[in-house]
Amino acid sequence: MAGGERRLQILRLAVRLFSQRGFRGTTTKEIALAAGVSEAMVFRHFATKEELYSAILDHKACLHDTMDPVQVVADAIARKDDRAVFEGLALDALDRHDCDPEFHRLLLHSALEEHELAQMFWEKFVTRVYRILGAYIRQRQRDGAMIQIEPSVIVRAFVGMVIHHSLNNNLWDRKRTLLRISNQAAAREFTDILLRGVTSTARRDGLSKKATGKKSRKKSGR
Amino acid sequence: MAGGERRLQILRLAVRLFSQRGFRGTTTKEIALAAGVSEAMVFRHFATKEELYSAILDHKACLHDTMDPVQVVADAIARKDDRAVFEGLALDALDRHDCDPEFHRLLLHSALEEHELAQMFWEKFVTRVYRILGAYIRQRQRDGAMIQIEPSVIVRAFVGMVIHHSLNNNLWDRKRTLLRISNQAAAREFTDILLRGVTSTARRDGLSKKATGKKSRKKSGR
DNA sequence: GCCAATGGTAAGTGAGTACTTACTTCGAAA
DNA sequence: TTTCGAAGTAAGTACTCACTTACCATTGGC
Repeated sequence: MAGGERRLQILRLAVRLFSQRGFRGTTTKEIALAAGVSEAMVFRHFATKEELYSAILDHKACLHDTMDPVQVVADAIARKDDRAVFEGLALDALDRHDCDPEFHRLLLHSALEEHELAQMFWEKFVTRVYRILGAYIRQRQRDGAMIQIEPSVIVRAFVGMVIHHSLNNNLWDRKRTLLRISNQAAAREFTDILLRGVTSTARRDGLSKKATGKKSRKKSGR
Repeated sequence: MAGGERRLQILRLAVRLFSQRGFRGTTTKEIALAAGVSEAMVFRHFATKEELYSAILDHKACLHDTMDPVQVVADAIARKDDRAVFEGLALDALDRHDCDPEFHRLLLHSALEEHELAQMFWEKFVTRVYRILGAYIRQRQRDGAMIQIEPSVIVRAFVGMVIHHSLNNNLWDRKRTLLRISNQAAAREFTDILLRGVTSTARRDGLSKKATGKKSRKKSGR
């Protein structure tokens, strides 16, 4: 097998094992065994275990850089389409977590172990969402479309619903005994709740009608 | 030092270290050193490292059994005081996490490491909240006081806001750069958002007035 | 045929790791 | 005063850890 291939293969297996058992909980021997090579091969491609971890970080970071969640809803923001903004962000996050649950676990492990991946993710990604979504909410409040709640609180509430839902689905309740719902439906419901919760009363009727229309469709769908 | 005391002391230090570094990431030597005794003493009180972990589990479980979050809001449920129910639960959870952040970390570590503590906590605690709060919401929907959204979704949304806020505060953003807010205020805001989001329009006006009243008070307070 | 580069391994190394053994200290009951 | 058990330790044991060394096998260019 060519060098580049092997390197990538080791990396992939390392991601899986690190995400399952954490950095300290995974041995280089296990990684080598999983990749079907000797331990020495792991150290030919990555000088230290730590460097292997950094390589994962870079690999994942560049993957996730290309898919910017804020850009997904950029035009919804421009159109001031509240529903599209929040539902779009939620669905993007939920889908991303679903198709790459390893990354979510890796992040949690690194946060608990206080590795740099966690801090980097926080600074590059989370603060960005808070900044941009916060600014959007502030604008909508000036428009008189949203009630006067500290925008960061609204962001936290919404991000909380979404992330906690993902956390439940792929950490605590993988069999989804407590709540089985599609990502589309979850994104829609969370958005419904949030927007009803923060949209100002003047515009409420319009939203209510819209929501009611959706609701009846939804009910027939179940 | 008497046997019982020392045992408890070792246990406490073990909790701290396990919550910081995880089960695999903590050595028995470190625990012994932190407790100011030799490693052999740790193994006199706890036959294996695993048993030490189980002892923590029991210790924490019995501590948290005595403080039942559902009982905290039992009479609010009986009175059908939505605000008191949700705000009470939120405040209870936030305060509990604040005064015992180690437990939250321990839980996360054990969930990631798939230790039994996580499953036990889930079954004894989380499912209970979903069951009872879900039943309450269902009742309020029958009363015509809440709109027809799957109760589990509402519970997840609310629990999400609260737990995610705690997670932020003592895992990701301990300096609270993104959002600095008291537990009381957080509980109130999250409850505001949720109740506005799920309370049916017929009763909305009453709530809106109440919320508006609160809001003006809040504003002057800032 | 030779050689260097590439892809690979078996068998180490020293520093931990959980856990044990053999021993000491010491306060109080007999 | 003796004795006995509980509190405590220093120095192990057997094993695993991250990481290294020394060596083998294939391959393509000269």
